[in-house]
Amino acid sequence: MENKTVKPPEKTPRLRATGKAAVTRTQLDPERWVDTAIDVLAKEGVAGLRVEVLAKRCGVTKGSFYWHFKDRQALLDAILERWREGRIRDIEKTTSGLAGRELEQLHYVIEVYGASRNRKGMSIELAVRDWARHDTRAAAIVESVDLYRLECTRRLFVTAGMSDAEAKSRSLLLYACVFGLSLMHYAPFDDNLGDLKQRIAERIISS
Amino acid sequence: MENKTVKPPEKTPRLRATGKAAVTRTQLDPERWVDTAIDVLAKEGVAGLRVEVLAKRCGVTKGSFYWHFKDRQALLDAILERWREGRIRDIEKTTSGLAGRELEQLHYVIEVYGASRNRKGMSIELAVRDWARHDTRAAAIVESVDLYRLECTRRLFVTAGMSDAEAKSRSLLLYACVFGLSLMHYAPFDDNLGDLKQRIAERIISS
DNA sequence: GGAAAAGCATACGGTAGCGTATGGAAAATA
DNA sequence: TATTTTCCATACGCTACCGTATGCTTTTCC
Repeated sequence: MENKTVKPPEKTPRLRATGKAAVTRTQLDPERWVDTAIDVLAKEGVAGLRVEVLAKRCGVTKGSFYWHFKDRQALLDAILERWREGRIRDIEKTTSGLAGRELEQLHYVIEVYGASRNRKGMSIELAVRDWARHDTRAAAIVESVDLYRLECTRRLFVTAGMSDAEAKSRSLLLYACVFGLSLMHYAPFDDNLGDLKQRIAERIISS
Repeated sequence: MENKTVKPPEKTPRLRATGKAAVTRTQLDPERWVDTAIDVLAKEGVAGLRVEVLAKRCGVTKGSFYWHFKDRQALLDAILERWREGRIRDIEKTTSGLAGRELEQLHYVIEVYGASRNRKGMSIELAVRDWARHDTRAAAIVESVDLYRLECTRRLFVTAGMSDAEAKSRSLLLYACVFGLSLMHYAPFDDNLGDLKQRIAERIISS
C-alpha cells in the first residue's frame, strides 16, 4: 500500500500478452499515472479523473492504481504539484534574462497562451482553475502560481521603465486577458482575429 | 410525462405536513426547479446538478422532478435558456440609452462584474463557461451571449468616438479582463486592489 | 534457483446517481 | 360529490464509481 519509502532507482521495460495482441508495456510508476491523468484532465476536466477510467487508459486495472497511490486524492495532489512545478519552470524560462528586451518578452508571454498554440496547456490551465473553485488545495496552488506569474511580469514592466503601480496593474491585466480570452467564444466576432489580438496586446503592453 | 402542451395559467399554494414540522410549500413548476438548479450551479458547478440532490433541496423526491422534466438534460437545457435570456436582458439594460455617457457606462459594465459585487452572477457565469468546454449546447449559448455582449460594448466604444477596429478590440479586452480577473487568485498581490482595478479599467476604456 | 518483494488482476461490498413503474393524495372539474 | 387530472412518494433495476481483500505473476535479490 505504501511504496514511497523504498524505491528502486531503475526500472526495466516488460512485455506481456493481454487479450488480442501482445502489447508492449513498461511498468507503471506514479509519474506515468500523473502523465495520463493530466491528459484526461485537459480533455474532460477534474470530473473525468476516475480511477477506473485512468486504469483502462493505462491498459491496467485499478489494482495497479491502488498500488502506486493511497487513494484518488493522492493522485489529485500529485497532479497539482506537478502542474505547479511545470508552471513555475515555464514562467522562469519565459521571463528571464534578455535585458533590454522586456516588452518583447511580454508580447511572447501573451503569444504562448494564444488559443491557437498550446491548446492543451490552456485546457489544463482552465481545468485547474475550475477545480480551484471547489477545492481549497487546488485554490492554494493556483494562487501561488498566479502570484509568481504576476511578480515575474511585474518585474519585466518595471525594468521596461514603468512605475511599480503601473507595472502591477499591467501584469494583472495581461494575465486576466489571456485567461479571459481562452474562456470566451468570440470567433465570429471579427474575421481578422490576428489584428484584434495584436491591438489588444499593444494596449496591454505599450505605453 | 409531458406537461408542456397544456398548462394552467395560475397555480395556488399548498400546505403539507412532511415528517417533523409542517412545511409550507407551494406547488413546484419547471421555473422553480430551474431557480434552485441555478443556485446549485453557482455553488457547485454543473457537476452538482444531480436530480436527487435538487429534489431534496426542493423538499420533494425525484418523482416530482420527472413529472416536470423529461430527463436531466431537459433541465440543463432549461437552465441554459434561462441564463441566456437573463444575460441578454441584462446587457440591454446596461448598455442602452444615455447618449453622451458611453464611457461612463463602460466603466459600469466592468464594475458590475467586479468580484465583490454580484458574486453569484459571476459564479454562474464561470460555471456555464466551464460547462461549455465539454458540452456543445452550452458552448452555443455562451457564444451567442458573448457575441451579443461584444456587439453592445462595441457600439458604445464607437459612439464614444473610436474606430470600429479599435472598438472591437476594446470590447474583447474588456470582457476578457472581466472574466479573467474572476478566474484568478491575486488577492495578496497588492494591498490596494481598488487602485489596481481602477488603473485597469482606465487602460481598457480611456483613449 | 529459490525466497522475497513488486506489480497487477479479480472479486467483493458499498454508495450515488439516472430513469421507470406504480400507487396515492391533492386539486381541479364536472 | 364523483371523477378526472395534476402532482408527488416509493420502490425497483441498472450503471458507474471508490476502496479493500486476496491471490497470481513477474521481477529482484541473495
